Amino acid sequence: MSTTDTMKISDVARHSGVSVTTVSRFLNDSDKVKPSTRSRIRTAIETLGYVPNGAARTLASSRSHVVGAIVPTLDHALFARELSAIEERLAKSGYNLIVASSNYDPEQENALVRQMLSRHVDGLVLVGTDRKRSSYDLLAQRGVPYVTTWATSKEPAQPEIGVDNYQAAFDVTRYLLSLKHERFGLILLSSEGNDRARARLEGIKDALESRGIILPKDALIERPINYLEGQIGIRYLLGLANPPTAVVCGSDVFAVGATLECKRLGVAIPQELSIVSFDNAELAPLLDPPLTTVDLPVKEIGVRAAEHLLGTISGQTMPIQTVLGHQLIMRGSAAEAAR
Amino acid sequence: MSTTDTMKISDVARHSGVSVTTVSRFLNDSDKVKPSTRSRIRTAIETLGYVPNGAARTLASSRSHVVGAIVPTLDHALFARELSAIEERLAKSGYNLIVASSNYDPEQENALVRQMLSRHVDGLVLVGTDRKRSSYDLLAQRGVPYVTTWATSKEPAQPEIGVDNYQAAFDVTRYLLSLKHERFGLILLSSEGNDRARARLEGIKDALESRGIILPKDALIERPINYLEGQIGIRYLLGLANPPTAVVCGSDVFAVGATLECKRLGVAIPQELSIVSFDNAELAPLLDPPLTTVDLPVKEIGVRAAEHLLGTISGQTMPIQTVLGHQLIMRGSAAEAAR
DNA sequence: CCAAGAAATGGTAACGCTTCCATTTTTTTT
DNA sequence: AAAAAAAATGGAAGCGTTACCATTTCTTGG
Repeated sequence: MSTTDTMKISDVARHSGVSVTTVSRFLNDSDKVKPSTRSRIRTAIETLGYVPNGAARTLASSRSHVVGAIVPTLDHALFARELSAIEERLAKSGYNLIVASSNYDPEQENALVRQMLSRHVDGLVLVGTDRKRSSYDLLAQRGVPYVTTWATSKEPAQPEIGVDNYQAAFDVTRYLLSLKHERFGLILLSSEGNDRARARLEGIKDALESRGIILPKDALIERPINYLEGQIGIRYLLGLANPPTAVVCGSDVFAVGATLECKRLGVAIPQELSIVSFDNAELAPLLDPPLTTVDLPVKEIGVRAAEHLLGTISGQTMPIQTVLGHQLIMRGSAAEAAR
Repeated sequence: MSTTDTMKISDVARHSGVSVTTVSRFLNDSDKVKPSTRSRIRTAIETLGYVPNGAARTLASSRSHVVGAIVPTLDHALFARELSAIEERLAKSGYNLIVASSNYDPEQENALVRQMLSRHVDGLVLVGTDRKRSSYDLLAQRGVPYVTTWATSKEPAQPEIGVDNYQAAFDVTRYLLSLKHERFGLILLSSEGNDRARARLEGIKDALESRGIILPKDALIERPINYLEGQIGIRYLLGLANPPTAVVCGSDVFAVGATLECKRLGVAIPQELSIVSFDNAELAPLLDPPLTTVDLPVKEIGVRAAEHLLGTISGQTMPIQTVLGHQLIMRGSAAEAAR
């Protein structure tokens, strides 16, 4: 791998017989230079194989055209899809995305925020609102635009783009209640440091209480998110002295594991057990029975987050909160409670 | 969002009574400065809230501590997991990852390569070896270290880290052959511009031919990768005049869709139909029957790719090719052909 | 054809850091 | 305690752009 001497803007300038300034102008806002010179510069760039030096541009202009995203994990399809949407939208506007995962650790996230700032990102996408005060302080101090995604609060303290997790959970639980269920089981993500999970738990509990149902301690399990945990979880719930007739999963991932396990166990869904969850993953409609789940606009959250940042960067005033709609997709996994 | 005047290295220098040079030294290789001054500087940085300017560092040192990755899509769990592994490994060494997706378009990929170069990435991870000549040229001309992942060729022209797709496909097909299958169906990814898919198709065909079996034209379908296509694909194959008794899927994604559909159709796996595939996704063992599939070391590919780059960056000579092992995981979805 | 205004272009300090080389301070050796 | 060697530190020139302000060139109306 031999390094050819890298071309700089002055080379292009010389080669096309104009000043450095003009080339720079061409690079940034080409229609400020006369068409004839424009094409001369273009030719020079082509023949020299010139590629602008991003670092120098960033240093001089203090804009990097890079947006950062810090997610809890890259392994969860949910965040991968969100990032995908962000990246795609960003690319359309000539921005790049730099990603990092915090492994659900606020300390690590804080370090990453600092790192992103040092990289001079023009904007930052975060997940949820639960984080160290100092992370917010850093951001505010540097005046870097940022958005939090997924969670939405009653009184947003910073830009939020997400869904009403509480309401979604409330809704789906009411639905189950309307199906005459009385004994519930929950397989959720750990609510510690996870505002989305917490909001959902609240929503479920409140819905239950509205009918005077108190969730038994042992009917709530909080686990890391993967298929296996859904499987293990359902087995545990089914083994309870007084097993639930309806299970709410915090994610389709759990629900898939649970559904497959029920099939194996010979537990009929929805006749003997109703299962509902959140996400509306690609797999949801393909299950047998197809999964009743709350559709969450993953992609749209990503796109909106990107656009919020892009807007803010370009000086527009963007709304402090965007609550996107969720929708209960009734398929076959929930039915009237067996008597 | 108010921007506080951002601290620079000279502020830290002044505040701690040393020269700019010493602070820089501290930042880059702290044990070249005396412990006592070291702590003075540390204090200054803390109290001032100093965060180094990455662009300036990059410009001055021509090293960005950023690695780029260009994948066909971010939506496929496979690449998401690969990126996750890359990011994680990179983070350990203080590097960040900038990601972009080419949407399987060589043109777009070329533009992204150029973009990455302009961002002065210290290394680049690519997927597969099929790409525009000019993309390779750009890379070579700039002398930026890069690795291609997944594919491996007989005579690698550039660093490759991947698996032997041909052999893996050959193996799994032989396995099916040993089970006395004679009528095959394939649900693969489009092999155009996808060397992995192409190698697998070759492997399968060669294995079949070794037994004198020629794959009927209509038994091969190439589709974009998602669950639904697996479902549609299997329905199509089953509807053939002379339906296959064994189906090889290019990815567990197809296999999952196919398996679920068979269940729905009442086609017994593996009694009436054997299904095998590639990936060994998390879901594979949970299916009913559990999926027989070729385990591919996704995470390791990511880690190795990161380490290859890290090594090259630090001046080490790294192997031009790393072929990681695949392994046929025999579970329940393949059995002797029905007679 | 000239003046005035608009459009294009140029010169050159920053931007905040690293790096080369020089200098000072500390430690080790004799 | 002096000399030599090693360790620590400092000064200042870049790194490749952009952005400010100045200058030149082109248009256009009178």
